[in-house]
Amino acid sequence: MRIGELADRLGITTGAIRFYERRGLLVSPARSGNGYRDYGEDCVERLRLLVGLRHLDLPLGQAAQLSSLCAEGRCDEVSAELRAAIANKRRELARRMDELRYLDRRLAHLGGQLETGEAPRTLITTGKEEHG
Amino acid sequence: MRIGELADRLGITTGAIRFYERRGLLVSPARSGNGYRDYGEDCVERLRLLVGLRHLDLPLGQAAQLSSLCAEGRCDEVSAELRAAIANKRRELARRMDELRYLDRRLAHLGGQLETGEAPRTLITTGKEEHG
DNA sequence: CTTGACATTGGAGCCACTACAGGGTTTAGG
DNA sequence: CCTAAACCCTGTAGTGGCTCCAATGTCAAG
Repeated sequence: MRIGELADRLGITTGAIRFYERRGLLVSPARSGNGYRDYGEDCVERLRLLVGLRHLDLPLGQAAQLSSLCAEGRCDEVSAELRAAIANKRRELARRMDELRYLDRRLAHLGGQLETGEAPRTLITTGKEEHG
Repeated sequence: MRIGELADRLGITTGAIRFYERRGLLVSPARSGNGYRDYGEDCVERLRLLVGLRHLDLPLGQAAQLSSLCAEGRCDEVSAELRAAIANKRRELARRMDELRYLDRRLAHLGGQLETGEAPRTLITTGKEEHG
């Protein structure tokens, strides 16, 4: 498949894919006669892992290393540093859930109206502070 | 309180706070005689909302607008655009949960080692893929 | 009166893209 | 065959949101 299709299937841009490649994080794909990049099905799964790790905000380099090793079934070679990073990200995500609950309370009426698309009416009376 | 304490209580850096201020997203705080920024208790809650919205990856400008309006109890003035943005972010977060479950499967055995903090066996190769 | 932790400013640097310029290729329709 | 749109290529510049740094000031403790 060509780069556009790959990008679509992953929900990222062609620019991002080329950027990863320039950085040497992706194996350069074959080129068809016209010079277009030509990807196989396996690239989808491999990149999906990378994309997922990036959504956890793992730094690009680490995400790429990890997804590359995993794609080759060589997870035993993943460094302690990398494994620690993941463990951290998982805890961070848990913390974010809590934070989201806090936001839920503060944005409760906004949120409700968001679902229905109605105009807001209620006032919040917390932390009233006038500037000046 | 001074900027360092405020930053600590929010889990962000003093640099971030000054950056927000330079951008005009925060009301400039009073200064004590020595020129140090001097914040009141109310700033903590107000900024906590901003920080939370940023963790949802709401663009800084929107996060600031929203938290500022909410802090003043003027949620009725929140624009439709902004409300749509939040609704989107909430859905996005739900999608990320799904993605996390996918990652869970792919990283399952890594996860096991993460808990125990076991040592890796080999060095990582430079990501060159080879099937042979 | 020095040491160290904190504060100030302005500016440079960084990460991960994103947008754009200036081109080439493919494909659908006329 | 011609054209237009939709795709692709390379390279470079720009962006958002900080982060780090230098040079300097302030203040409490020893």
